[in-house]
Amino acid sequence: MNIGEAARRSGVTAKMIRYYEQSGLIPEVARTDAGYRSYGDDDVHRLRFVRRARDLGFTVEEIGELLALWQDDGRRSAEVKSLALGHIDTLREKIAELEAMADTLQTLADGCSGDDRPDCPILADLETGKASAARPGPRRFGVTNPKSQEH
Amino acid sequence: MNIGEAARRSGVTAKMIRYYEQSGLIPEVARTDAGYRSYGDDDVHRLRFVRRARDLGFTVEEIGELLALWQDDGRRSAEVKSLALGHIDTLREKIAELEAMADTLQTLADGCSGDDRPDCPILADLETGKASAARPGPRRFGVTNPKSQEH
DNA sequence: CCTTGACCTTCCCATCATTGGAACCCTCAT
DNA sequence: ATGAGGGTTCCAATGATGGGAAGGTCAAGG
Repeated sequence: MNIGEAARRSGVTAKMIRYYEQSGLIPEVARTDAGYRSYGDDDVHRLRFVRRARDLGFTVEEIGELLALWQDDGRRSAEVKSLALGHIDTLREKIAELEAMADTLQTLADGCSGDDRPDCPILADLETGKASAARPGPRRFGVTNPKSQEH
Repeated sequence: MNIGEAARRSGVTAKMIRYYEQSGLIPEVARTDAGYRSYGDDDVHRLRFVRRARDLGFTVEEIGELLALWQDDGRRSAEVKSLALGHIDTLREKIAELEAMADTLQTLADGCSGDDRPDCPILADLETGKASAARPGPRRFGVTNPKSQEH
């Protein structure tokens, strides 16, 4: 089948399939004479695996390790588990940071009259930095999906 | 003072100060004859404001609005509050997504023996997609900071 | 047989905030 | 005058994804 069909069946966009192939996450598939990528059920199977791992927040790099373990009959489940636990830690760290931010902001907002007057503890805090506790890093944590491509 | 000193005092790297200036978040400051940017206490004050807003997870765009409100004596605190509440919503959405991922993974990991045997519910789930519920979007939510630049 | 529309290909660009580096200029103290 | 330690601009990369252009391919129908 062509890439579009594989995309439909796996829930991974054609664009992302090409990206995964290019970045070495998935193997290059055979091509037709015209140069079209040709996918089989196994490929779709693998793509669905990738898709679900992404849904669980694994990075592409981690998914590469998961794929390798998946295909290794002699794997030790301990390795899979440790990968998962490590990822859970990462998730919980991020959650804690976001919660710290949300809590701080909620407290400040609670103290804000929210009317026509200019006084506002939120701005006051930003100005003096009294309550701010969260110390995150590189921002880019946009996890929301505008049009979640369900299939 | 030069940009390095402003960076030290505000907790915003020189690199980011230039970026904020270029992207219009903060005004261009005066230059010395040699072309060096020259900062005053007010500028540092504003930079600290920006830094704290970043720490609370606001996007640069939102910070622009916050700065405008901050400098507007006739502002209505309602506007500030609504901005903050909107951001809290965004944060809570992300938290919910991450928690869904972490919970799913934790459940799967709990069922994994984590020994030398290859069988593992984590891989089984990725393969069949039974339990996966979280449906995130564009990944990039790296919120952790390797070397958090405290000042 | 030729057109049309739906598909495929590669390539480049944008996102968001941030970091890194190269190549170069300035200033001050030794 | 030389060197250390600033500063300047510009360009590139990060990670995962979307958007689009320019062009080739395929099947169906006129």
